[in-house]
Amino acid sequence: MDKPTRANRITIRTVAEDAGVSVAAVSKVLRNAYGVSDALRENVMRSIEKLGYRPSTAARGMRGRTFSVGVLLIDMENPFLPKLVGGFKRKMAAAGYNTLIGVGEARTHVESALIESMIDMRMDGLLLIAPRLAGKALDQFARQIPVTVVGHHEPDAVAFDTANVDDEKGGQLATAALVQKGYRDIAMIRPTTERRPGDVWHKREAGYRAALSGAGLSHTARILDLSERPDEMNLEINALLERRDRPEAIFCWSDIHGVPLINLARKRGMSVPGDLGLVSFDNTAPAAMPLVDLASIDQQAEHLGAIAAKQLLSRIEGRTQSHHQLVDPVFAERPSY
DNA sequence: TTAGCACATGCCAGGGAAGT
DNA sequence: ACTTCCCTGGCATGTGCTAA
Repeated sequence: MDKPTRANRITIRTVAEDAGVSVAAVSKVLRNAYGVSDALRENVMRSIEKLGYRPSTAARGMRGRTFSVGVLLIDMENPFLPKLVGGFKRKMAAAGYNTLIGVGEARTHVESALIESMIDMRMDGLLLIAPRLAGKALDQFARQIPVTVVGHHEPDAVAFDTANVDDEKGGQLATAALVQKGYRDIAMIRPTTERRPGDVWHKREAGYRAALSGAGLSHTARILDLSERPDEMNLEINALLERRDRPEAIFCWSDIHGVPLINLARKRGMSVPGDLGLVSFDNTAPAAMPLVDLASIDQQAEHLGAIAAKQLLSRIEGRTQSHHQLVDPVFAERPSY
């Protein structure tokens, strides 16, 4: 195959010449625009196929639209992500947009660089999933490109939109279920990452505390921190399970910790729920596996992704008022508590 | 009314010309 | 020699126009 040079590059003009029509006619076919006969459409499509023509994203960008959007993931570990991205992608594809994915590697500078390069590529919008960047930094980017954020609460943000599960309600739901089962000594596990105001576990903790308070158990509230690094995490979980003051039940902020916790407990010969009641968050695929069978709060990830797409599309269409939407969590009932 | 055409437009990179 | 300024090429799109 020839290297694409100026002389042999297939452009809209090449297609027009091949089909024997004007450049504008080809453009209309490409955009499904009004005023094209079936015969002309077929004629143009034949040439497009024959020549293997692809519209230039760069040139489209010049006119204001590239019909591509970027998704920024924090990392590739979280099993909650595929459904979310899937829901988003499907909705965007239906609207004629391509979705390209970048991974932030859980580092701020990598994340910023990715966002910048997505802006440079003249993408039409960005979906940021649980970004490490927050507040002013996000505002700065959102002034340059439409942005929707998922997995990060910032209800006062004006420049961008957010879509989240109601994490507080989720925390409340999980904790209330434990209370209802008769547990009184209920601890919450949260991650030992740096504390940022919009973090989801923050809201989940508020829900946990609200449920305890509603049951008159505020004084029993206990927060346990676990590392997110696998090697450290396992050591810390084992230490927790050996504690003499081990809680009767645990509300775990995420399956990231919930699944290893239930596994390690059973590996030690403990019965869950006999020796320890456990309700987790995210309802990811591992939690639903038969030998894990972990009760978990479902974020309705796919639905959340579709909502985020809808928000982004309307931003791209010019909406300037911000939307901050919360989705109701659903309790995925399983016998782990 | 409809189909199709011509042409201006958008923005950036690269190159030439002019200025320091 | 270097900087600044201006012009042009690159490509797809959308408006306004014409012919049937």
